[in-house]
Amino acid sequence: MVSNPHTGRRAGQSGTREAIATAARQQFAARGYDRTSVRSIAQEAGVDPALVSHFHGSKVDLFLAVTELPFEPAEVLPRILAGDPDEIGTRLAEFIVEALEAPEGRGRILALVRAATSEPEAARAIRELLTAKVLQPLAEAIGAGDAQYRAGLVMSQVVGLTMARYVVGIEPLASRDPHSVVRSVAPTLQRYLAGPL
Amino acid sequence: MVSNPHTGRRAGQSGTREAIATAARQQFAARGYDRTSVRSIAQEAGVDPALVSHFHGSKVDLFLAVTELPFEPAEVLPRILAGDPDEIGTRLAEFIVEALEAPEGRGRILALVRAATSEPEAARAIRELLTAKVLQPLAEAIGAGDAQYRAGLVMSQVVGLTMARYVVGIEPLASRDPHSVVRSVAPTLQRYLAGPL
DNA sequence: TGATGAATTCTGCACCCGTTGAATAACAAA
DNA sequence: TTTGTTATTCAACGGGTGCAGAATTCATCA
Repeated sequence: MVSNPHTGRRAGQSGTREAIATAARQQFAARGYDRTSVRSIAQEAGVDPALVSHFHGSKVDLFLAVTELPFEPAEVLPRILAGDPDEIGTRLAEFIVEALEAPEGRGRILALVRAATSEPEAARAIRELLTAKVLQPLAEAIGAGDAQYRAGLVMSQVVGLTMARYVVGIEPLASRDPHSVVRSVAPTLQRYLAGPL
Repeated sequence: MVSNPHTGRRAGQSGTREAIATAARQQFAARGYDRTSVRSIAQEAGVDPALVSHFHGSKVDLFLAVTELPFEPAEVLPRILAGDPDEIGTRLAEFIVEALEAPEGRGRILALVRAATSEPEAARAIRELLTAKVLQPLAEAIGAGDAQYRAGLVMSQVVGLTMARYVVGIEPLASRDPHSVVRSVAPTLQRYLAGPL
């Protein structure tokens, strides 16, 4: 005799853990940390809210587990840094804008930006992630004494572009074709990386 | 006979309305829109939460009423635009960095940035405020055909600097002296305003 | 003086939040 | 087969949220 047909473990593999992570990524990116609730993540994953805690611990834990850069710096950076040194800014700008145009990349970046402005612990985690995986290697590649400072300036323009074009949606910057945005921003990055300050 | 000594109107002028507005500005800037509660605003103003609705309507209404630019564009822009055209970038950078270094200006700007990333209605309001009061005049002063686009690029670097230096706190950008930050950023603004794109 | 309106507090409603604990069912290992 | 581990649901707790309504007191003006 089955007393309750709803509770209890399902047969077979369910992939619930990943479903929760995917829904979490989606919602953190779309709404930001505060406006994403554990309950709504569970709903999108088609799952009971208690499973979120069960698999991923607290909400902050889940966020940190799910927060990743939209690319693998160790793969990408060498490709950008190699080749004509005068074109590094262009290659960097191209890569960034491409990443922002692809829905998945944009989502991840927006999640980072949104979280950094609301949840202090997230801001700390993001700062450390960026410093270790992007700014530090970038600075080493530049080699100059003030390389870390330069890397920070680069980051400031990248973040600002993200905000202005994709979050606030300032026109006509928001609807300009990607290529002309690259051309506009590339010299800035080039100067921050290798030009006079 | 007084039945309840706490309720009822106080004698004299209380300045409650302004106290609420001030506390709201403070908290929206420090914690962002979502993490600021009507109740905490009331507490900081030393006042009952119901007075917030009473004077300023809903929470969004209050935010919009309290949200202002940290300067008067009509006053400031002419001062920046006048003089040597090759130094506009420097004057603009100086003004921005100065505004960000002063606690009150920084607070207001942070409030704008934080709200823009969390509350969509605020993002819309901010976009319109910026467009009407800053970007439009700036574009007219530039005069070129793509002036609005140029103004957007300027805004992107300004916002990015705010995020990187004051919100996320990327080092050593965050602790560099204001003057050297001005020197680093000025050429970027200058090119966005008047240089080749 | 009397009447109207504004300022103030209290109470409470309806809802959402993150998290926990117990109960149940399937799987894995013995 | 028994035993323990894991996946799952349900129910609930304690707390926070924005906001509306009633009651009370002061101010203002006829």
